[in-house]
Amino acid sequence: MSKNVDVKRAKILDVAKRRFAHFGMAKTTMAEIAKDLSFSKALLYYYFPDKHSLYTAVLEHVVNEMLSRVEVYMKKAMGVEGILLYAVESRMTIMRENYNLFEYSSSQFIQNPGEMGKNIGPFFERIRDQYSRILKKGVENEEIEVDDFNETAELLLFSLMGMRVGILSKDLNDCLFPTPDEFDLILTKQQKMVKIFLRGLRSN
Amino acid sequence: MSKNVDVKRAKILDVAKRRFAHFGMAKTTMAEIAKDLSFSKALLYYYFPDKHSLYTAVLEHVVNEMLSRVEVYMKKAMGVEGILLYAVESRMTIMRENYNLFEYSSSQFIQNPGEMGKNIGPFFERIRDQYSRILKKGVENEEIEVDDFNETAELLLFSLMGMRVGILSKDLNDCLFPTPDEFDLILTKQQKMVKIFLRGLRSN
DNA sequence: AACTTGACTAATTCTTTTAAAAAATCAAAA
DNA sequence: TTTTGATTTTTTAAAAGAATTAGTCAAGTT
Repeated sequence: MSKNVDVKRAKILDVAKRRFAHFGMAKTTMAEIAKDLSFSKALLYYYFPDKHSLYTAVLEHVVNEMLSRVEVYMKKAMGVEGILLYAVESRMTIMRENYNLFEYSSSQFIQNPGEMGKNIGPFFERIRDQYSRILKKGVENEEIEVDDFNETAELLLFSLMGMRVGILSKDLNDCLFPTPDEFDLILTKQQKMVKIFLRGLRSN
Repeated sequence: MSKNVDVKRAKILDVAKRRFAHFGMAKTTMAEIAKDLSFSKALLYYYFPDKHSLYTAVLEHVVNEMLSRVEVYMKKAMGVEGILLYAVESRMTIMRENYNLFEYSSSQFIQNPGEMGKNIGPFFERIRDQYSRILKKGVENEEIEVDDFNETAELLLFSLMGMRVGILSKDLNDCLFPTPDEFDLILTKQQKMVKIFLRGLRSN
């Protein structure tokens, strides 16, 4: 009955995601998740070795969603700018929807980058790789020129991260994660950033 | 003897800067600063209302240094790119020299943005304004086109900040402030970023 | 054999307390 | 006006204990 196992795993993932997204990792206990599902707490540990793994699995699920949306959009073969603007926007939408899910990883990251970084590091890479592929497409369309795809993609990713950090530095809300209001502001800046960045790679 | 007052203020500032730069704000006591100067601790409070004011004054002093170096360089009237690359590099040099001075403001900033932000917020603005002026010069030289100077300068500043944050996220050292080794990496990325960004503003 | 649980242990977080250190004040002197 | 020693007030640090929560396990169910 390997099928049933997958179903249960998915159920757990789903419930956990909801709780993490709403209350955050720290304010969610395994007991609560179990109760939501009418499972015993011990059963959760049958499917996931520990809480962190569960959290990471949820995070991965959401990141997959982020990536695949863009992947689908890319198939429609628009210009690079269109794709990147879409990527930035859909990413922001998902972050807004799963607010506290990401909040935890950001804040934990700062307190203990070494431990947490191992978990979310791969996600960064996957996002960067996607940017890399988008850039490659732009080159194929002869819209832009790029010599090192990975490096340039990383530069783009970092500059976009800067928009977030910059806004948060300025606005001075009491945590390091954006308030819902700030999401729009960040998005706007990121869009502008994308346009300038792409112009900077324009071939001519 | 208003002259003497200024001299003493400067002496305090100098000694405090040294200690802050070396040991950081948290690990420096007013008593130590006083001892270095062979003053009484109470005298420090005659010149500065509290420790925070002293710290801020030191920070301002260093930021002034950063800004004025670039200002001097700007007089030599090179191209925008040259000026920006110089700005980025000299800023990095000063940060490296005054390592723990900035470390404190960064880390405090994250823990309590509201309070600390009021102090370092103005510095951000001044740096942004300088970028703004640099861009203006580029427009006058007909090297680039910019419609909103402040906005574009902010975008540039944020994207450069992103290089720092990005590197730190990747490297996973145990604090959120760069190790000496990372400074070079950040600088390199920032230089590349400046070039792409400026190409993105290029008029043609 | 794969799955599930209640009861148990171990680790972590959350107070509370107390002592030490450092910031900040102040009356008085130079 | 400038300077200080002595004093007070705040912060920080460490320790101890309680409470919550993560994680384990032997035994039971399907």
